[in-house]
Amino acid sequence: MYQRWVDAGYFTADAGSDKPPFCVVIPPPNVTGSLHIGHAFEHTLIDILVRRRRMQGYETLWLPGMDHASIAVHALVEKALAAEGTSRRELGREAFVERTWEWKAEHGGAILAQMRRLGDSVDWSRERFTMDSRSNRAVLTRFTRLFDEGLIYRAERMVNWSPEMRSVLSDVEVEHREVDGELVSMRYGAGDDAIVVATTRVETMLGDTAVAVHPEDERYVHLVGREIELPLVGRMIPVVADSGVDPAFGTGAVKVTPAHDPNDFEIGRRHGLPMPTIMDESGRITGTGTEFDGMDRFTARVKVREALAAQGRIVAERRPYVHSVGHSSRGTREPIEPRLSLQWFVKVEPLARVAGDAVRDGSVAVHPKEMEPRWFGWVDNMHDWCISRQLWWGHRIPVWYGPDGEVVCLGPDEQPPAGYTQDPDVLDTWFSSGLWPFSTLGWPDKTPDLEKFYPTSVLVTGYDILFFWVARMMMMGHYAMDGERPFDTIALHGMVRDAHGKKMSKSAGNTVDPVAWMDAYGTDALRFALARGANPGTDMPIGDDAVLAARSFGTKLWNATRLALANRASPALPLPARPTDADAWILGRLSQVREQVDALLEDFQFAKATEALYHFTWDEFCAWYLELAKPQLADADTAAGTRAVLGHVLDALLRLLHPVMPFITEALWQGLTGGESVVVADWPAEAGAPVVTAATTRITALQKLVTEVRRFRTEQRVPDTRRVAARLVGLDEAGLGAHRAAVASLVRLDAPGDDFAATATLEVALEAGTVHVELDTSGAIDVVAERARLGRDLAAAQKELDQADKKLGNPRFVDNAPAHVVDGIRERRVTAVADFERVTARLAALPS
RNA sequence: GGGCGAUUAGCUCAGUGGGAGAGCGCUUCCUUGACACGGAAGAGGUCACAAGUUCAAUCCUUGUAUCGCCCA
Repeated sequence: MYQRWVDAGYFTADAGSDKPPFCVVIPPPNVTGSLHIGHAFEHTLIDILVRRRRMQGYETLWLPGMDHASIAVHALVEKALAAEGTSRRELGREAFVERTWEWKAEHGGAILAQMRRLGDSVDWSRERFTMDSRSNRAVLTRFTRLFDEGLIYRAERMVNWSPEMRSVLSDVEVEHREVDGELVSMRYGAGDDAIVVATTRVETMLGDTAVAVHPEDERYVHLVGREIELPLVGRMIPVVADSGVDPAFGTGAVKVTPAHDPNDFEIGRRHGLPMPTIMDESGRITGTGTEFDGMDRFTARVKVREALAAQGRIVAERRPYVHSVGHSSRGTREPIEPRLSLQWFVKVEPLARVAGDAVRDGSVAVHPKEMEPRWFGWVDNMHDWCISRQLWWGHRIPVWYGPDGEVVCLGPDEQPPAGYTQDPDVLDTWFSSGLWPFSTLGWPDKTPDLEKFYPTSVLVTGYDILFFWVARMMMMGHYAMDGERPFDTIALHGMVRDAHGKKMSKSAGNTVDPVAWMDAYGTDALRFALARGANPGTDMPIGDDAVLAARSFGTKLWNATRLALANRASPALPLPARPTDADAWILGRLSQVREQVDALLEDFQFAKATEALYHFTWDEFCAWYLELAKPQLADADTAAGTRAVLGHVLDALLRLLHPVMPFITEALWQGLTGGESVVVADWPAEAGAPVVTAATTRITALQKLVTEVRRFRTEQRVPDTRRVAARLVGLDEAGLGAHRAAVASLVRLDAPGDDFAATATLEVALEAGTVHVELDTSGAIDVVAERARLGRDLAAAQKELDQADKKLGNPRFVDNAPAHVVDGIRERRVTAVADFERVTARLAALPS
């Protein structure tokens, strides 16, 4: 079915079309990835938006593609190389990159097939990759302009270093986690000059160039300006006064390692301290001239502590000492090392300001609005963005160095002068994904796609990716496209959680496989379950009971359509000139639900829209209309009209459900209508069917009557299957004269015969009158059960009465509350009194 | 430590200044001619706690407790 949609070209966008555009670019999944539940969730939401717009007549483009995921791929390929006993450095740059392309061709993009399975209506003819040649053109163009305008610079800064990758990471790629470490207090200097400092990274003491204290700390005032001896190394280091030191923390004195700690770096700068680097790029101690050189940082941590202990310099040790440590969130998960390093940066301030202003002035909407503070909090306090990576898989930095220190930045199609060498680093993956909304449409060239589809319509993504990706696109988009926003709306969804609302993680073992769910319950069930839980911006718990329930819904829809088809229902038939109450009611409800669903989907309220369709389908269409339709179909006067109404409602319903459950609706819709495909059917528009209030009132009364009779039957233990002779008195007066057959059908009542003898009567108070249902249950009724039933009714009436009396007895309520509220309570009181009296009379009439 | 959010039925979550809702689960009954992935009828909640505003608070304000997320 999916392939037929693709072959028919339903998903292929036409840039030359004069229809209004609707464009979504996919949040490109990593080329290394396969479909996880988060993708399934996100893709379901996007596909709902896209399919609806397509049906609404928009020229719709959902552009697919993947991200080259620089670090993740490195981690994978390097692991494979390690297994072969080699490494990327042994292989060399060119061979490594070649090898990686091979890996991509062979193993990359597993997710693409799974996207087909999920039914994603993407335009495969426009599939892109963040490292394809056109992306590269965009990257070079963008980089060059930023460079020329001074927004890209190279500087030695304190960066987040990943020793395993031997590369820098940006701030957002570091996640802080609480770990059990140690806090070691040690004494520097001797005698009166002794000073105690504490650290969780003892090995860094080898790079200390000062001890800092607060300027007003009386304990250390005499030491400021003096020099003390750094143990093990034997260097003399100054004691400096710095107001950044918290005198209340620890001993009030801190060791200063300017090249390996962000705070210490600042102190070092303020005091002009030397900044020796004591760790190489793989995290080994180097250049200290001590026995520790060559040791791994973690080994050195132990050895240095032992050496200090041997000298009696360890004053205290706390272990475990829980503190927060930055870890790589990319590939390797190891602790990152702050390190002074020469890197390329983007000066984000002017770009971030525009990104913030775009939301502030409303040109880009953040949905849900509650997420805005999160956005502002980030873009208004953004640090410069470190974009260089000491990796090989990625877009290489287009900066060339001349033999005499010249630096040139080259755009696409430009050649470096002879003898120049290119910067070895590649760009952060997010640099190219930041260009995604327009590089995919052909930028920097002025293409028809760009003309037609930019700015894109909606960006659907998780709130967790706001800073990584959305912020980059906003900065790059406004900048590259001369101030034009990359998209109109940012629609944020939450994270998929397990059935108990817990975060999914491999270590917790509570992850779920969407593919397994598709196998077990079907794609539509998975999509329906995901959509049904999708409240804007909030996390969504899901377990297999939810998917199971969704499958049941699909089965229900299937069976309902089967019933309709068996009765030759068709939307091609003309609607009846004189619809029955049931016809008018269901058409009116359809019209209301359609309007509601439309409004909800415009507002990205997937859960509520899906829920509305679920309840309309199950609790109204199936539970009531289909049952009411059965006697109508059996009646020659109403049969034709009923077939038409059934056909119309089902046709509209299937179209409304199609974006959520594309496959089952396609099968059913084609069967019902004989149409080409629901994919390209018109989205249900405002139906002509007016809401007929009188019909609705009568159907509501009918439902109440039926429910009351069923309740009585249940309490009296009359099996549903058993037909009971009954006389309905007062049906005409209650406005239900036309529904005698319907009531009889719904509660399995037979017309009273000659030997009819009522053994029980129940009264059902309806808006227009009270119906007396006289039943021949062939025997004495269960008085105890009946008394209990009436007793509950009485209690309910009593409670209602008490509440009303309490309010109405309060003059301040009567005087101050709005008239309609007071009137409402008065009406409720009248009803309660009537109910109370009626039930009391019934109770009194029961045999004892 | 800072910021944001949450606390409603057994579980997971909607919701509203004036009669407490859904799905799943649970109880009882029913294989009836769309459907047992079904039908019918039910049980179940002092809407975290405490003060305040209001004629009226689950909803607004403040505080407390607990939990979660983001940032440092």
